[in-house]
Parts: sequence; C-alpha cells; structure tokens
Amino acid sequence: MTGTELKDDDAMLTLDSFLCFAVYSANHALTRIYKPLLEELDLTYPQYLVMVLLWEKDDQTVGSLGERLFLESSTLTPMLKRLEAAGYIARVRDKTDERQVRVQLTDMGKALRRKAVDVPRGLTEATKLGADDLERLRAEVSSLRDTLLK
Amino acid sequence: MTGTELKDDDAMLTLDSFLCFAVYSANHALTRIYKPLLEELDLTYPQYLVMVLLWEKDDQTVGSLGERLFLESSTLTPMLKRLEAAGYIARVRDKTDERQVRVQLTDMGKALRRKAVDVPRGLTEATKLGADDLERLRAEVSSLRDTLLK
DNA sequence: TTCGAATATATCGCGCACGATCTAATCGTT
DNA sequence: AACGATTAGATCGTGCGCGATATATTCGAA
Repeated sequence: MTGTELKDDDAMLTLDSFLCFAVYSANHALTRIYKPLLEELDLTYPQYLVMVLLWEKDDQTVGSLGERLFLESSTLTPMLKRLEAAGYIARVRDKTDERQVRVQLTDMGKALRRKAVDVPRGLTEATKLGADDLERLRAEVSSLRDTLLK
Repeated sequence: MTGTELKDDDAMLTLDSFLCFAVYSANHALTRIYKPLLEELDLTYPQYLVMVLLWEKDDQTVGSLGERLFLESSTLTPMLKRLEAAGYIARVRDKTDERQVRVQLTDMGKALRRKAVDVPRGLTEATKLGADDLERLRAEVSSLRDTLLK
C-alpha cells in the first residue's frame, strides 16, 4: 500500500498532497526564472505583466488592468507609480470622467517591447515542455483558476 | 487561422498565452479560497503550510522547513515569530548546535490539527475536480516546479 | 589551538498583495 | 438643481518574499 492510496482526512493533511502547494511553489519557481530575464528590462514580474497588457492594448484604466490581472487598486496604484517613475508609462486623469486614470505607454515603454519579445522563449525553454504539453497545462491551470473564482 | 496558431514571438507576448500568468493567477485564486477556511484557525496560508509540515513531523529546524517550502530564513523567521506569538509553536535553540533553532508544536498547536483536517476537503470541493484529475494536475505542476528549480 | 571558512539564523530595505477606509467624481431620483 | 448612492482610485496597516548583509556558532586545517 503506497501513500497515495491513503485517502482519509488524516492522510490528506500532508504537504505533498496539496494541489495548492504545488501551485504556490511552482509560482515561486517561475518568479525565480523570470527574475534574471527581467532584470535587463528593469522590471519586476508583476510589472512585466502590466506592460504585456499595455503592449496588447494601450491606454487602459487602472480598473481594467486590475480586472485582467485579478489585482486591486491598492496593489496597482503603487506599482503603476513605480512604472511611471521608471519612465515606461504615464498616468493621466480621464478628461470626460475624472474618477478614472488612464495608463499610457511612453515612447520608452513602447520601445521596451522589442527587448521583451525574447522573454517568453527563455521561459518556455526552462520548462523543458513541448508546445502542446505547455499549452495543455496552461489551459488546465487557467480553467482551475476560473472555477475557483466563480 | 486562430490565435493559438500564431507561434511567432509577437503572438507569444500576450497575457493569455503565459503559463506563468495562469499559475500566478491560480495561486491568487487558491489563496482566496483558503482565506475563509483558515480564518477560523487564525492562520494565514503560508503559516498553514508551516503547521502542516510540523503536524507531519514535529521539532524541525528553520532550515529544514525552508527547504521543504522553498523559503529563505528572511521569510521564515518573522513568520515563525508570529506563529510563536499566536501560541502555536515554540522556537528553541538547539543545545548541541546553538546555530540552529528547533521549531516545536505547543499543545495548542497540536490541538489545532483536529480543526485543520477539514480544510483540504473544502478546497478539493472548490476545484470541482475528481480525485484523479486533481492528483494528475498536482503531479504535473509539481514536476514543472522541479524542472524549473533544477 | 587558533584562526579563517563555512553554516544557521536574523535583520534590513524594498516590492507585491489584500482588506478597510478615504476622497473625489459621477449618476439617479426626486 | 440637489442630494444620496455608486464608482474609481488612493491610502494605510499588515503579512509575505527576496537579496544583501550581519551575527553567532561550529568546523577544519595549519
């Protein structure tokens, strides 16, 4: 009888049995892989995700970025200020609705994209997974997230 | 031609194509699911992981906990102090090697385990996955982590 | 045995991340 | 027009999480 056959409550209370721990530690591992790749761009990993969204579509509100990233304004506001200080974005109050802040790429921010296109390849290589396996895993994990948030 | 068939560098630079973002956001989602379950235990999610390790095996050093959790002493020391303040653990210098700190469950910490056995079931239900799918996904994500850390 | 290297933990500064709360702007109803 | 309710961001306090560094202990080689 192996450990994985023990399915009562007590046996489930072991670290290795936790999907959550797998995801938690995989996230740390990914962050560590990204760090050296992003240092050349002078971006942290969450900052990079914001930039990716802006390269997809420029001139977005704080709220719409937060909705895509599942982040609150209390997280985004300070982070966006750092990106602004770095010169990659501008934060501009919307003239027709002054409650909103529009986040816009600067020329420097737009130019950064050329350096950033190499980053995903570096990560893909580190996973040692084929494109199909990688995409399947991505879809499963995304689907898990969506189920949990529902 | 669908989006997923675009495999050149530019097309890879979209948020939805990132395995890393899937893991990052799934981790956030899991943390949110855990929060209400753990509030009754007066534990945060990382604190809960430490307690799980100690319930598996009491009297571990800071270093061995960190090795299992992939965390540094700079993260663990303050966290363990909070667990000590909460009354769940004791931090004791090892008499034979004073460099080491042994982390031990208090009676309160041991008693907490009885409440904690219900937590994994709550999470499993939230995933809406069968035991087999869940275990397969856990194994795949763990394996990804191990590949990345190698 | 003594002194330099290695080891274990702690401390510090910074950047996420969240919940609670605040402020300012806009919307809706009267 | 006016005012209560809603909305969008910002601020604050707390807790991870890391890299760099500090301190104390132990180990090892001369």
